[in-house]
Amino acid sequence: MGNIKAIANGSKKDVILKKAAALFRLKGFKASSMRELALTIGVEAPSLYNHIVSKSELLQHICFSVANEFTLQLQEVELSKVSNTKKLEQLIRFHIKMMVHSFDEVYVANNEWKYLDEPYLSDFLKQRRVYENKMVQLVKEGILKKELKNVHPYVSVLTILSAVRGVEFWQRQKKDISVEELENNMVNQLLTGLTNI
Amino acid sequence: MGNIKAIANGSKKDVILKKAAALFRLKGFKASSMRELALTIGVEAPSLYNHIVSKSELLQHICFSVANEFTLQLQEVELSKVSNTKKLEQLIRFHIKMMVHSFDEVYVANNEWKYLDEPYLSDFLKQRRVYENKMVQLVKEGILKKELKNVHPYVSVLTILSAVRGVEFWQRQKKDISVEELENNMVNQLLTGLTNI
DNA sequence: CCTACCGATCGGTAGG
DNA sequence: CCTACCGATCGGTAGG
Repeated sequence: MGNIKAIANGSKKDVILKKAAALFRLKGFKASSMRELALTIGVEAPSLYNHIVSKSELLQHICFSVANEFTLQLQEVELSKVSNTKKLEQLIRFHIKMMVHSFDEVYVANNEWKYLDEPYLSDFLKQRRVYENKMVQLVKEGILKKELKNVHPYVSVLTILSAVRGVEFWQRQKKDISVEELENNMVNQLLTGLTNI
Repeated sequence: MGNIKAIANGSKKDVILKKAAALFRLKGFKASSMRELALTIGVEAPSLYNHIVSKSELLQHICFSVANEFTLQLQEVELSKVSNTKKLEQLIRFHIKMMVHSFDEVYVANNEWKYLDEPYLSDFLKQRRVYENKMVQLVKEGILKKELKNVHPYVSVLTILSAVRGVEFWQRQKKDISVEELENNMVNQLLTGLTNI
């Protein structure tokens, strides 16, 4: 009983966070009102503030929980004993899985971060820059090892990170293809290209 | 004199549209106020309405002028007598050029279209769907002609269209690489891949 | 958890 | 082009 209550108390904020991510994704942060959010949860707007501090707090929580998941995964990949090509493949697959399984949250982190207040905005951008730089390093090493072509590392990382965001559109439309097949196709195009040489 | 006045009159709305695109890109449509837009132009907010009908009209104008440019270019590419691979390459290069030379407008069309009112919203989405479908057709034909690998055409188009949006980030950061080099790198990765086989 | 309510800001209009 | 202003809506608080 005590346990259940504890879980229930703990999960009320989680419910708000989940619904907030869905609403922010659908309408955008600025166009989402707390009254509308309250409506989807089934309470009046002021009642939300028994569980949360502010609308901004919701955005902060969503953005940083996503950023932290990506950062953690990158650290894990960096430590694994595989080729740099394989590391990039693992990252691509992880990005796609995240887009599929935490669509609302990842979308919000990707598209609504600019509405973060300081100092969160700067922290978020810094964390993203570190992430990009580490990926650039993976590409640079891959080039040195002759695994990868002599590409511009930053442009290559940009291309990969943008391409995986395409899953945003797939999410909303076609489901005639499995996540596995989606991953394989995207990995193949990004790593080995589209043409028959 | 008459001419100059006519041009000045005609271009006042153009100035508003240009400043609106920049503001909407920076802050997002919903977070951009007409008072702020007026400030960047040097008039009071109500004065804007001597030149425009509404805030929505600005968004409509930006989104559809971008959409129409892309649609026109696609029609031109479809008619050209080159391989399907070359057609895709031309489209990729065009997308990148548009991102570079009309950054604010393309960004707004890509990210703020959801705030269009009906029936413009439906029209815009339909135009985008037609565009995607025609690109899918180019990929399908390329596969039949054995130019392209046996990929999932829709995923491939998704990957291309998302990847070129990566120029959004390049725009804001690094300028240590020319547009030409950026195009070449992106075209190469998308068409021939990143790895040495 | 609710009702009642606040100051701020919004897009846009009236009238000159 | 301006000043003055309107009704609607916002995030959030007070108080119970």
